[in-house]
Formats: sequence, C-alpha cells, structure tokens
Amino acid sequence: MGKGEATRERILEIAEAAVLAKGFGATSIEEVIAEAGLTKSGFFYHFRDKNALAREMLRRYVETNDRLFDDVFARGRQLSDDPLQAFLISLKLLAEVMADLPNGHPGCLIASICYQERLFDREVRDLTAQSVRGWNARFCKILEGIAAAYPPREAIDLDDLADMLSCVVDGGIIMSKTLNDPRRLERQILLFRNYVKLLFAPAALS
Amino acid sequence: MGKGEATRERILEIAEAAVLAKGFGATSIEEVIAEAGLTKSGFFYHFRDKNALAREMLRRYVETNDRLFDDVFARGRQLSDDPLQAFLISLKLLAEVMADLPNGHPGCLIASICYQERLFDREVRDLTAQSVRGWNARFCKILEGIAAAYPPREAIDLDDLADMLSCVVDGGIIMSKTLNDPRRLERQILLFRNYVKLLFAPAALS
DNA sequence: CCAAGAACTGTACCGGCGGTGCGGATTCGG
DNA sequence: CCGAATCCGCACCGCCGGTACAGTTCTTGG
Repeated sequence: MGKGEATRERILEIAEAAVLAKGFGATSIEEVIAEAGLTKSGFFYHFRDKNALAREMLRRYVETNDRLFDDVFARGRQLSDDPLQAFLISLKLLAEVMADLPNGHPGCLIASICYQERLFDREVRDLTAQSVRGWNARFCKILEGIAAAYPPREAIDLDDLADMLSCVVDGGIIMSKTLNDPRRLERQILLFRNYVKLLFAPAALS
Repeated sequence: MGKGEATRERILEIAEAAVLAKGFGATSIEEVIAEAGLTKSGFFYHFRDKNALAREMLRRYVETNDRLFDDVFARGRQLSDDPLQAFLISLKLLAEVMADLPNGHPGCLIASICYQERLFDREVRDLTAQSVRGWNARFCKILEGIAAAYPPREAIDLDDLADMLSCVVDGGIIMSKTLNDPRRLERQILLFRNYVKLLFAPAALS
C-alpha cells in the first residue's frame, strides 16, 4: 500500500465515523482534514469533491460488510452440514459480532444515506440499492436451501423473510443508538433467529 | 388557530419533508422560508434557532405517531374482544395505512435524528429516546395481555418482541426508500404479524 | 543516486448559509 | 382605534464547500 492509499484510507475512516454521527451534510471537510492531519489541498488531491468522498466511503462500507457476511455464513456452513443449523449458527455469530463492538454499532451507512438521499447523485443511490438487493438475494438463497430440506410451517414468502434480516439489523441499530443500549441489536438478531427456527424446525427439534 | 400558529405549522411541514429528504444539517433555513413564502426574520420570530425548529418538528412527529397508534389499536380492540385477534387486526390496519401512503413512507424522523445525533442537543435526544421507550412499552403491554391468554409456543422476551415491531417498521422504511419500493414496508409488518400469530396462536387456529 | 512523478502545502479567493440585531411596517383582535 | 402579534428589510459576521495554481517534499524505479 503506497503512502497515498494509506492517506485515502485514513480520510475515509475519519469521514465515515463523522458521517454516521452527524450526517453527510453536516460533516465538514475541514474537520475531517484537521483530524487526518492534512490540508484542504491535500484532501482535494485525493477526492475531486465531497460526492467522490461519499462514493468511496460507500464502496468501502459495502466491501467490509460483504466480507463480514462471507465470513459469518462460511463459518456457519463449516460448523454444520444441515442448512438450517448452519444458518442458525451464522445468525448467532452475527449477533455476537454485533454485540462485541466496543461502543455499539457505529451505524449503517446505507441507512444514513437513505435519510439524506437528495444530497447524493444517482451513482451513489444506485450503489446503495444494488448492495441491499445483493444482501437480500444472498439471504434468500440460504433460506431456499433451508425450505427445500424443511417445509416451512406456514406458507411464507422467502424474499420477505430475507428482507426481514436486513430490516431487523437496520432497525436494531437505530434502536440501539437511540436508546444508547448496544445489546438491543444483538437481541433483535436472535429474535429473528428464533423466528426462522420456529418456521422451519420440525416440532421434534424445538 | 391564529395566523402565527398556521405559519408555524406550515414551516414545520415543509421543514420535516426537507429534513427527511436531505438530513437536518443539509436543510437550509433559506430554502424552507422560500417555500413557505416568508423572510428569514419571519422564521426567527417563530423559532429561536435551528435547534428549536428540530424540537418542534420532533414534538409534532411524536404526537402524530401517537395518534396513529391510538387509532389503530383502538380499532383493533373494537373489532375483536380477543387480545390476540385485536392485535393481529391492528397490525393489518397498520400495514394498510403504511401501504396507502401515496409516495411511500416519507421517513421516520427519529431514525433521521439518530443518524445525525451530534447535531442535536440533549433535549432532542432525550425526547427521541423517551418516545421510542413509550411506543415499546405500549406494544409490550399488549403482548403481555396476549401472553396471559395464550401461552407462547416458545419462551420469548416480550420486551424484545415489542422492540421488534419498531425495528421492523424502521428497517422497512429504510428498505422501501432505498429500493424505491413502498410495498416492502407493508410486507415486513405483515411478516411480523405472522411471527406473532405463530408464537401465540394455538395450533388449532393456525 | 538521481530524476520523475506522486503526494502534498500555502495562499488567495468566491458564494452560500446559519445566525444576530434592530428598526420599521402590516395586520388583526378587542 | 390601540396595542400586540406577526412579519419585513437590511446590514453584518464567520464558517464552509469549492476552485485555482504555484511551489515543496517525499517516494520510488531505473
């Protein structure tokens, strides 16, 4: 990693924290560069304008989350051959990861952008939509594998159920932040997990 | 309603739409007063500063939502004496209300504030927390009534389940806005409704 | 080791916005 | 018709996003 790339990464890290705490519009470039220890000229050397910063932040965020999901769901499959058990394990791991964050989850950048949509260009908005669609499709594929092995107790739309995981996480983050209680996010994920168990697990197992 | 109060209401309405679309920090007073048709002096006659505007917006939003919940859950109880059935009816009504919004749900002001917390003073943040706590307590009370009549199929924390409704709504709003698909919010509420049904309804009823 | 780019700094400037202050005008109810 | 509520006009401050551009320091490949 060259020196320039390291600086870019530092700027993005600082900017992301600031944006999640105050919103994009209220995050001044000046405070970011002050914390990063460079000048305004230095900033504009790396990013053409504020929107370019947003694009890179988002790209970085999506990439990080993708890796997290890769990791969590791979470990689930690794610990059990049964698709349902693997998913339940993965959800527990996900809940643990969220619970282990020192100061609670810092916030979902997609949610932050969603509530400031008019500030961003089409490219950014398309990237948020595409990411969410990707995550939902990923969850849905897992659920289809489960449903094939375990007929669900009720006729449920698997797409909606896949959506629900994202919704519960985003909602859990908001509630955790608003009430200043990080554990609420973990509990919401576990509650969703219980829903999945209730839907698919045969009565004998529950 | 005096003329001043009408102007205040107009300002709050315009400001809320702007804040939900661009965030609080990026919402300029100038554009609000331009749309409201008054001058900056007129604005500062009604609100001491931008934070006073935020406080009033939030107060208004919480009040509106409280009335909505009062209405929906009262109608549920009105249509069925059974606590579970009443709740299930109320959730369906809630989903319908959300689905009937012409351009989709405009956004949750509490979520918007949550993602810009550093911009607001303690009073505003306390009000958001208190409102969320109030709604959760309301849902929890209903669930306790249900659990007393129908022993839940699994040992579930009713507080968490009450939280889940708020989470699913907030998450559903974000997903609906991000994917530009208003129906997703409705479906998430109905999916939560199904969870409640699955948890409490005796096998004979399902 | 040195040249060539990459990675910055310094300075000057513009326009927009939040916010303050205050005097004056208009409007409206009693 | 009086006085209070409501709103306008105007001048001003400081911060911020963004532009422009010349100069400096650091890094790295040949």
